[in-house]
Amino acid sequence: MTITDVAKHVGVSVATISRYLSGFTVRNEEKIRQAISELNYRPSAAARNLKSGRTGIIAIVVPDITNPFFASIVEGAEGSISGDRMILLVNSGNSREREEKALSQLFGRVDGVIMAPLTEDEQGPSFFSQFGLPIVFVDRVTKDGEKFSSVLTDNAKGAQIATDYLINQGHSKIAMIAGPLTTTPGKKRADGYKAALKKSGISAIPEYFVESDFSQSGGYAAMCALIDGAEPPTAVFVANNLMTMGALHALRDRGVNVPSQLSIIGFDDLEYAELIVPPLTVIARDARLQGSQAMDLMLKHLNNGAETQPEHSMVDIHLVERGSCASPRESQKIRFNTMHH
Amino acid sequence: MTITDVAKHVGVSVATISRYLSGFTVRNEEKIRQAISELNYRPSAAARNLKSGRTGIIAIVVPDITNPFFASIVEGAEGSISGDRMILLVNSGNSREREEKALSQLFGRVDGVIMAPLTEDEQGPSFFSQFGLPIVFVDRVTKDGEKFSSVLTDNAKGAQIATDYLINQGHSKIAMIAGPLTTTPGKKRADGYKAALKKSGISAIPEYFVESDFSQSGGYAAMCALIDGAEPPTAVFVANNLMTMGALHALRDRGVNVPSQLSIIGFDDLEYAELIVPPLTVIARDARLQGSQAMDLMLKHLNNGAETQPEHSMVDIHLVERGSCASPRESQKIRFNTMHH
DNA sequence: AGGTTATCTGCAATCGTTATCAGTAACGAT
DNA sequence: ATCGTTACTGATAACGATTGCAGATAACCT
Repeated sequence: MTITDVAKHVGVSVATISRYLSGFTVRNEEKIRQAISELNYRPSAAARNLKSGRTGIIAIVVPDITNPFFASIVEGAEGSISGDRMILLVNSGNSREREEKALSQLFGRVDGVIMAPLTEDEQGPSFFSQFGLPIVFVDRVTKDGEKFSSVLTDNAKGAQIATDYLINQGHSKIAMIAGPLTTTPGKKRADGYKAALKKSGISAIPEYFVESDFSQSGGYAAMCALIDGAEPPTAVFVANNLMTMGALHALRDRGVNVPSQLSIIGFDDLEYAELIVPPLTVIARDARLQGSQAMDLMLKHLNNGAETQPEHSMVDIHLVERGSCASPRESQKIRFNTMHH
Repeated sequence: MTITDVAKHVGVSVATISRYLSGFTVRNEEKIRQAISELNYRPSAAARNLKSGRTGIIAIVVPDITNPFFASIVEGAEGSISGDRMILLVNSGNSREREEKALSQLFGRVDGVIMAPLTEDEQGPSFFSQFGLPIVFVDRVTKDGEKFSSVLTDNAKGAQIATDYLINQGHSKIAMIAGPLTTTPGKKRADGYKAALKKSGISAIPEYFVESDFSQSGGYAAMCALIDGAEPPTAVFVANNLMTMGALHALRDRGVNVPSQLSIIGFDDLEYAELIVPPLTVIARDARLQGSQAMDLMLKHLNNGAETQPEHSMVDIHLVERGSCASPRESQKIRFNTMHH
């Protein structure tokens, strides 16, 4: 079932079949069509790739596909993919080792890479650009990120909005459960939190700043540490959706009431944020849009060739006010550990 | 930067370089290593594919990657993938058209296909087996599914457990929000529900059976229809996680209290099921396990060749009892529509 | 019919790698 | 010194498609 078989079957040369397949007008069109369906012929993608140097495949590298945020990014990218291109998903599972191994295998299999790198200090991207593979960053960048196209959000601004919101409600004991400071969002959101405190003249207490790992279990542990501290905070800003979920689990297990005893605001919305009680207040942005913009940028690079200038896009970020924050009250002075069940 | 360049640079034949790359001992090992890193040489995946006929890529086709259930399946499959193979994700977005188009492009790009087909009556699978591509079904099968390996759950049993649970609590006005009956899970779960009712001598009322589409908005609409009916049910079994979420939104918007006014039980667990109030009771199974088993089966097929017999695996399904179900009470007789806000 | 274009066709080279096969060098044993 | 064995090497033919080139066929015009 190769092009040669079809050619023999019809009685023409392979070149003619090839030309028919690429849309040129040929004499025995009807006979060729018949032969193809009769022999169940499918052109070999491998041979085409070798000849053309293009694969029609775009890789998307994400840290964790079970995080709805990244799933939405993938969905958004899928949505604005063009023509007959496909997506190769690489899920590093938050493992640097797996990410690197996968990246090294990508070369030659894909035409471009859309990625949310695990940390800022990796050489993967320059590795690719060395070989002329276009890269687009989503959500996160590496330290040489300016040289490549990217679709980001203003993480620092989002964190400031969140922190200001808590401050305006009268809080001063405001803690943060941060992500890894080696990642773009981890770092910037921490910066935004600190900047907001400073601007309002609130001194940052080290005990109120817990660096965690963007995972649900990490958020759980971090929240436990905070409420077990000598002087628990009255409000907590959590730096991502998974940690927020973990933190909420911790509060539930410890019997801490939200928002009367503790206010909580998350980063990145969740489909079910309205269903939990009280409905969760968050800083949100459109993940799907980020994905589709990243894909658009990638297609631009692919179509315009290697000379295309890198573009940097920002998607809007805003507060979604629901019910998980309230002004601090006397009742919060009750020590949390008296409420353990 | 081809193997020929490296050969020239070292002063040996391409065959030697190729042998070095495949792990044979060669004389100028050190010089070759140097040349490779100096020239930044990477073997061309395309050429290798063409020569070997294998791509090292396994496709996973799912209806909706933003559904946490499918995201977990992908994660599970990723986890037990072997060696240097990679995953090509196809997200059909519940569109039959996109699924078919993607499938037709898969041939020649991948060594095998793990898929959760959109509907039971499609010819995609036989299409592949025609070309000798191994297939493994996850979660769903097509009508000729017995001929291919699969990893499923006993959907009917799960639905029966759910329905029996409601019956045992004293309910008799038990509604179901079902998925599309053209899908495996949609059909089987509906069957299980009906079988359970019959076994207990409860006659199935058409108004209590709403066929929907496995989406959140579908669940919302279906629940609205149920509670707006002449005689609303006292308990509802919802056939999947997304519809359950939609149904809960509807109940919240209408001010219907769970479980005092209405009991609800879902199919497939949600990470946040414990966080909503009351915590959601569900029928659950291990999605990650389903994914990893599917990948294991695929690898078996890939390693043992085309003669491998299809295997059918079932993963356990069970009730996770939380707080969203209770026995019916008098208060439920209050007409729901008096409670609109 | 003859001449001139306009279309279409087949040959063969090419993409980068691996497999085959014949061949050479090194070495110890006789 | 010869032979046999082992260990490596190089030339070359695939894998299946695309494409430039030159030649063949058809179409058109006078």
